Amino acid sequence: MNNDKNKRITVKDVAAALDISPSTVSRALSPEKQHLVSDRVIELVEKKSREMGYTANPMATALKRGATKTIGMMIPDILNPMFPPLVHEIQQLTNRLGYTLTLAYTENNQELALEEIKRLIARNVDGIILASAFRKDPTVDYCLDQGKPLVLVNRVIDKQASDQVLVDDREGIYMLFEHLHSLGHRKIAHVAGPSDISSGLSRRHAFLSTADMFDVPTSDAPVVQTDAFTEVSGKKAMRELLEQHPDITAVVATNDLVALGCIAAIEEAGLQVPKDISVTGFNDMPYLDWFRIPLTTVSLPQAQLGDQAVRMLLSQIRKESDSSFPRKVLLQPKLVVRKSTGAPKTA
Amino acid sequence: MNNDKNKRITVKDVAAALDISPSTVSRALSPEKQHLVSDRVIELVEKKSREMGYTANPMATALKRGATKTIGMMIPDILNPMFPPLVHEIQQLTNRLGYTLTLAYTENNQELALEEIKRLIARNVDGIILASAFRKDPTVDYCLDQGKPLVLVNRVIDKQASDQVLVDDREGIYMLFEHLHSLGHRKIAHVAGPSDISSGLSRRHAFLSTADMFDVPTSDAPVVQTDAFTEVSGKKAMRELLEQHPDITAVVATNDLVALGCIAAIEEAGLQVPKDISVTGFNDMPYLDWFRIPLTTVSLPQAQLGDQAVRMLLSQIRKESDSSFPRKVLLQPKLVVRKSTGAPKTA
DNA sequence: GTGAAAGCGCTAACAT
DNA sequence: ATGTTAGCGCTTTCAC
Repeated sequence: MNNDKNKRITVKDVAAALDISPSTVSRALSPEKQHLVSDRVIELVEKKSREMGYTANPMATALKRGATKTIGMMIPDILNPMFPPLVHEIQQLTNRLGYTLTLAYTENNQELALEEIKRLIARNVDGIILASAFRKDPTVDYCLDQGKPLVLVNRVIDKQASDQVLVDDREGIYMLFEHLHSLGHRKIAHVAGPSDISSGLSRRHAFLSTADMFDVPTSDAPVVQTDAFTEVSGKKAMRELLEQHPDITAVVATNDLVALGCIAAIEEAGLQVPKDISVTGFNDMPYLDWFRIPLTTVSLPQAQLGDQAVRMLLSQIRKESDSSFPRKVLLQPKLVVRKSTGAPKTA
Repeated sequence: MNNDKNKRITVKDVAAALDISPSTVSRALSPEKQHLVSDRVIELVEKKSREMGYTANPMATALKRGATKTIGMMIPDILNPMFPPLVHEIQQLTNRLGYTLTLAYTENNQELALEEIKRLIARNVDGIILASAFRKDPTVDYCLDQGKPLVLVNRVIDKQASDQVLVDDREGIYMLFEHLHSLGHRKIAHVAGPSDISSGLSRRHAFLSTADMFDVPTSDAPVVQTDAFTEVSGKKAMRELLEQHPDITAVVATNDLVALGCIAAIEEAGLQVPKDISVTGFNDMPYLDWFRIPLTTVSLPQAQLGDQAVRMLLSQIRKESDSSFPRKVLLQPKLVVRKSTGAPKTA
C-alpha cells in the first residue's frame, strides 16, 4: 500500500492535500477545538487524514502542549507475582482514560530507582504512580521537588507528603491473628518484612499490637526480621526462628513469598504445615489455590487500589485541588482461609 | 531546593548561564559530538548542567533526530504468568543498551492489538518486539507496511516475512511424548491450543508426527481443541476428551495453563493425576514447584529468547543488513520432569 | 572550536 | 470560520 518512502504524514501534508491551513486541520482533529470549525471541513479533514493514514505525532503535541498524556508507574520488580495484577488494573484504567502507562522498575535498588524516576520525569510523564517507595525515599523527594503529580500505592513514606492509597495492614494482620488465635494458637510468631519499607514496619507494629489485644505476652509473640520480601529471606528468617523459638505453633509472615520461604524452612526441619506449624501470608498472589499447601492469606482489593490511585492522580494532574491535600485512602483487605492454617497440635 | 516555579531547565538556560551558545552546550553533552568541543568547555558544561539539574527533553530530541531510543513490546496479557519473565529479560537488556521499553497489551483482542500497535508506531518507537502474533495478523502487516523494525517472539505468522525467534515446539513436544511413552503410555491425547496461533498449531503438528514416530496410531492419539491458552479452555476441552476417549492414560497439553485446566477436569471426574492420567504442560511458568501437582513441562530459554530478539531488533534498527533477512532463530527447550506424570495404571 | 539560524510536527495566540 | 505566525527544546547545517 504505502509503497513509497515511508515518510511520516503530517498535518501539513493533509492541509496541503485539502488546500487549507495546518491549523484548521489541527483544530478539526482536536475534539476540544472542533467547535471552531465548520462541520463540512471537519468531515473533509477526517476523511482525508484517514485516507492518507495520518496519525498525529505525540512527541510534537507533547512538546507544544507540555502534557504527554502519559503516566509513569514504578514497581520494584515485575517478577514479583503481586505486581502484575496491580499493573494490569492500572493499565486498563489509564488506557480507558486516554493515558498511556509507562512502567519502570527499581529492581529493589535505590540508586537505579532514582535514575529511573528521573528518566520518567525527563520524558515528561504527566504524573507518577509509585508502588515501590521506601520509608525514606529520594525518589519521592525528587518527584515532590519537581512538582510532579504523585500517588503512592501500598508503600508509603514516613512523612505524609503526597497522596497515598494503601491497604489496611492493621486490619489484615488482625484478621490473620484472630483466625490463628481462634484456632487455638497461643504462641504465634511474626516474620517481619524490611523495616525500611512501610508495609514491613506497619505489619510488624500491627502484629505486636494485635498480640497485645489478645493478651498474648511478648515472649509468646516473637518477631524475626527479613531483609527482603522474598522466599529466600523468608526461609533464612524462619530457620532462625525455629532455632530460637521451637515452641511456636503458628507464623504470620509479612507476605506470601516470605510465607513460602517459611514453609520451606519448616519442612526442611522435618515439620509439617499446618500440622506442626500454621503459616499465613499476605497479598493473595495468583494461583495460590493450586499450591501444595494453599496459603491462608489476606487478599488486596486490587481493583480499588488501582481505581483510587488513578483517580487521585488525575485529580492532581487536572489541578482539582478541591479537597485537602495530601489525601490518604485506606482500603480493606479480605481474609482468605486456605489449608496452611489449622488447629495447633497440642490443642 | 528547586523552590521556584519548576520550569524546565533547557539547553538555552545552561548556555545562558555559561554565556555560550546552545549549540555548544548540545555538542558538549552529546558523546558523538564532544570531539568538536574543547575539553575545557565540556567540563564547564557538564558541571553547570549538573548544578542546574538539566536533563534533556527526549521529546525534543526525538522530534529533531527522528529516533526515540524507545522500543515497543507487545504481549497478550501481563496476567499470563509466562510473560513477566520474558518482559523482565527484555527490559533489562534494552535498558542496558540505552533503550526504554514500552509495553502494550492486546488483551487477546485483534482490534485492540491493531490500535495499540498504531499507537506504538505513532509514538515513534524505533522498533517492535511482538510476542502476541496470530498466524495471520494485521498487526504484523501494519508494522511491515510502515517499515518498522520488527521481531516476532514465540508466536509467528505463516509467511516468514520478518525476523523471528522461537522455541522448538517440535522438540519440546517430542521430549514430552517420549517421556510419557517411556513411562509406558500408549494412549496419549493432546489438548491443542488455538489453531490461529502458530505455537498452538505447531505443537499440534508436532504431537501428531511424534505419535507417528512412536507408532502410536491416530486412534490412540486423539486431539481436542481449545480456543484459548487458558485454564478455563483447558478444562472444557478435557471434559470433552474424557467423554470421548475415556481410555487415554496421558495428556499432552499445549501449555501450562491449559494443563492446569486439564487437571481440574480430571479431578472433577473423580480421577487422579498422575495415578489415573498423566498430564504435561509447556512453558514452565513460575512457582510450579510449589504446586500440589507439580507439572512435568518444558522450560523455555527465556534469557536466550530475549537476548536474540533484542539483538536482531537492534541490528535492524542500525540497518546492519549484513545477513540474510528475514532471519529465524530456533531455540531449544528443556524437559522438566515433575510429579504430574507417572507410569500408567494398567502397565 | 564556536555561534547563528533553521526546522522536526504540532498548536495557540493573534489576526482577519 | 479560517489563515498567519511563532515557538515548544533540541540538533544540525552552515558560516566564521
